[in-house]
Amino acid sequence: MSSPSSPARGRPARIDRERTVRTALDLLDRSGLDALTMRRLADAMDVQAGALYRYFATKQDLLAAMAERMMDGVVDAAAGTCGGDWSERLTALARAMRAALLSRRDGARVFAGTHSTGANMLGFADTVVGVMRAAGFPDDDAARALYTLANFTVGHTLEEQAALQGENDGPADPGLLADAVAGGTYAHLAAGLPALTSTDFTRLFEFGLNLIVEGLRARR
Amino acid sequence: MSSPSSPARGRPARIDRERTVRTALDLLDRSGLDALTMRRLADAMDVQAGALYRYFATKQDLLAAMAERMMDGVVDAAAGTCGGDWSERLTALARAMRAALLSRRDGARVFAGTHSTGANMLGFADTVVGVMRAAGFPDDDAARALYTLANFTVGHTLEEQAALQGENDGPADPGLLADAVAGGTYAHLAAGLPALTSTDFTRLFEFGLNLIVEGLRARR
DNA sequence: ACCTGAACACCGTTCAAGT
DNA sequence: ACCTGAACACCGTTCAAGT
Repeated sequence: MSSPSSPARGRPARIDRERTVRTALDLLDRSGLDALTMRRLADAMDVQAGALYRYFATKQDLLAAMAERMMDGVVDAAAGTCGGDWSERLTALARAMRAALLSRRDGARVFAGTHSTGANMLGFADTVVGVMRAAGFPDDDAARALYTLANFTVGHTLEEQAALQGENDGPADPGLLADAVAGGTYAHLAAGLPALTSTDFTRLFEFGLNLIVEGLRARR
Repeated sequence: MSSPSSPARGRPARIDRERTVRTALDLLDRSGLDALTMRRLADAMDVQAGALYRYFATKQDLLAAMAERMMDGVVDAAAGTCGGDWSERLTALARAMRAALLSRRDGARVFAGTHSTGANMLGFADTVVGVMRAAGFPDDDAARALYTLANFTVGHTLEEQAALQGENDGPADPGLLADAVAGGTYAHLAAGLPALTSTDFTRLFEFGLNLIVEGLRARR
């Protein structure tokens, strides 16, 4: 079918999409997204940068394949925790997605910057919409709930991973916010400062996720 | 106070933060984030790229200033639509934030990639938390609701602007999804296809926003 | 068929030196 | 004090040529 593969004619390939994506995800975990360049990835595979373009049309294409692979096993992980009603299953799916993004350095940034239509992504979407439909929601609401859940999860995890990295670069975040708040106005921020600067991101995620699920319950 | 400003000694400055941010936002609207380079921005200001580093420590610093400026007027715009109870005011604030991000090309990407603690950002946060506290929510919930609202809005608008751009690059999105769905599995996606591929992003945003607000109402 | 080598057209950032 | 000029250390991507 495709150019690189099929009846082994000519030289055997030294790299392929599968191994390249694996190596790229390893490099991502070690060095972060900003350090993930086509040249460094090629280096890690003992190949020249240009060789990668026989398997990925662009760097974006590679990043999409990485995002697709990050979603591997998300539906199964959520199914393991299921057994409950629609709201518990939806909650489990969103938690599994956040966990998948968190499991790799800059996972949310990779995911947010790409738009894969691979089997893992479609399988996740199909499962979420399926749970909603089985619960009796109209098809339109099921589709829109998928986007709400996914967009919230990506938005939250983007923030969470940015905060985690900012921590390692020196604790600028709590200090900056506290200083700005201390300096006069922003009475409400001052009151909410403990929760505002909390690093319990799981609790923050659960709060938002619960709002969305309860919003759905009210609509049902 | 700071190095570039104060008693006009030596050469008068040909550029400053204010004009640089304005020019950068213009360039963003014309060419998009990927084309916004320090060199091109310097060109647009008839200056060498290195000169920008007297006003912004890094490109990230410039992007944060751009994000902060994008939030200018958001609280006022929401106040104009206010007059209602806490849920209407929260809704107006979230809508105003989405509108601000949508008003510039790649606005959500600029915003998501930065973490400003400027007056516009803090003012927005303070207003949201203030609305929640005035409605009788505990301080913790008020702070967490701010993050839920902001993270959902950023996540949604990121998706929305990516879809709008994908449209201009050729309508790949509906075709790809439809093809994948047509090919066998994914029965639930097939059922939800109309809503899944809809380009009515305002309706999609309102759906998610309503879920969050109703979730808050249920918790109150 | 698969990969190398080398190039093209760029980047962000720094800093001595000019004015 | 403010900016230029030039460099440093890179980028993503392309493509003729080798094997």
